[in-house]
Amino acid sequence: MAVLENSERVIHIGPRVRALREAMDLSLRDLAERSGVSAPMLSQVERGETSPTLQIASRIAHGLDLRLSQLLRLDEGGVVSVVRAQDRRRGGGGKHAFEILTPPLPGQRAELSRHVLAPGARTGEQGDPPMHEAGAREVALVERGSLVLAIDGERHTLSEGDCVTFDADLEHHFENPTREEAVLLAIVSAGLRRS
Amino acid sequence: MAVLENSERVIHIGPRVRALREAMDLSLRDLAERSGVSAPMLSQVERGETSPTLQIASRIAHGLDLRLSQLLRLDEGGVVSVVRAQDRRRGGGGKHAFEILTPPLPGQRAELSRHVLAPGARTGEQGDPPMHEAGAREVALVERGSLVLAIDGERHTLSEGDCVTFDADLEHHFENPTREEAVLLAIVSAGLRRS
DNA sequence: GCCGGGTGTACGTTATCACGTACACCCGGC
DNA sequence: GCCGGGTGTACGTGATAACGTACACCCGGC
Repeated sequence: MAVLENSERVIHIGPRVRALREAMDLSLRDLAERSGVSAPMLSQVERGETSPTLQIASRIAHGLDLRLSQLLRLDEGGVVSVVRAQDRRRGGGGKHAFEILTPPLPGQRAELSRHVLAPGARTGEQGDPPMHEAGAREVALVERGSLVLAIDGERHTLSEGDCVTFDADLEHHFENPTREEAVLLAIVSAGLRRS
Repeated sequence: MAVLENSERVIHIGPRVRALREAMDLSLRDLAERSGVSAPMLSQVERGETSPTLQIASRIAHGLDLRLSQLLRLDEGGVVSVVRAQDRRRGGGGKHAFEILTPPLPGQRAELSRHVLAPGARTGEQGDPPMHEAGAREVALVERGSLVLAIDGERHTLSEGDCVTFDADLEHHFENPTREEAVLLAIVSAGLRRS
């Protein structure tokens, strides 16, 4: 699988901007009015003669009905990465076992993990993944059984199939108060990477 | 004349950069060396005193092991939101049924959906959710059965438990070439919406 | 107290971004 | 031929981004 490049690749959104502009059937002056960026500037950017400021680039993107991150992504190419079932990173053990399903690439936007909680078990014990950074957001799906989410002083009872969304930097853990094993899928997005 | 106010949203990657840098336990000079951007410049960017060039912003992003488009993604806070199993938004039908498990909130960072494909079925047919916007990223987990992911001219065979990550704005669909029903969990992160 | 070694920030200079104006060019009408 | 009205680009100026240096600050050692 392709590995993310770490090199200082020069960005050249110019051709992309030109293609998008022409696809929308806009002249430089049309886009200038839509974006609030002067036509000569647009021309220079399209030809790669200058590297626009984030402010300017953002205005250009908006003039093309895009967000800047979208415009940039178009030039960053795609990566397809497969993690086979047997290649999962495993952890925990005992009453709480978990597997991380997404690849350990830097810049990974969402980490998907699968947790198996024995009766009476809870997450957040020793050996579990560390608490998430500020700004992270978590989505959890109860795949089997029933669970309790304790978060920020509140307790939410979740049944099989229920899905919950919350800020992952709040103090939280899951408990399995039942006599049956419970399985939980957790998605943490905006995972910040420690060095 | 009067500048259009359609793009008056100011980019403020400063706090984000600072948070990421501190999360990686880097000093300004550390990041300066990793990114090739001078420390004083980094300081100014973090404090929002200047709007960096795309070149500079890209170098900063790379110093943080991110792509620029990832760095630019903006996030909004949120609350705890539970979607009960019986409250899911359903769609599709016939050979391909799906449910969206996450709540339809603005600022939702990751959308989780569950797809059931009958033998011979494929996603991307009429009635399916629309193609994802540029910049979206998708994580898919084969919950049951076996599938083929066709993306960008390539075909990847996925078995039960396999997990795949890719850019969701690439042309893609899933097929079920087997004689058994297959179940797929899909997570689309960074679903950006037009303003 | 006095130091190094670390942090982040203010200063002054150079490079260049971004603007407005003006230009060269290509077409259809007349 | 000569025009407008349209395109995209070169020019010169003011603004500012980006740099290197130097500063003020906080700590742990001694």
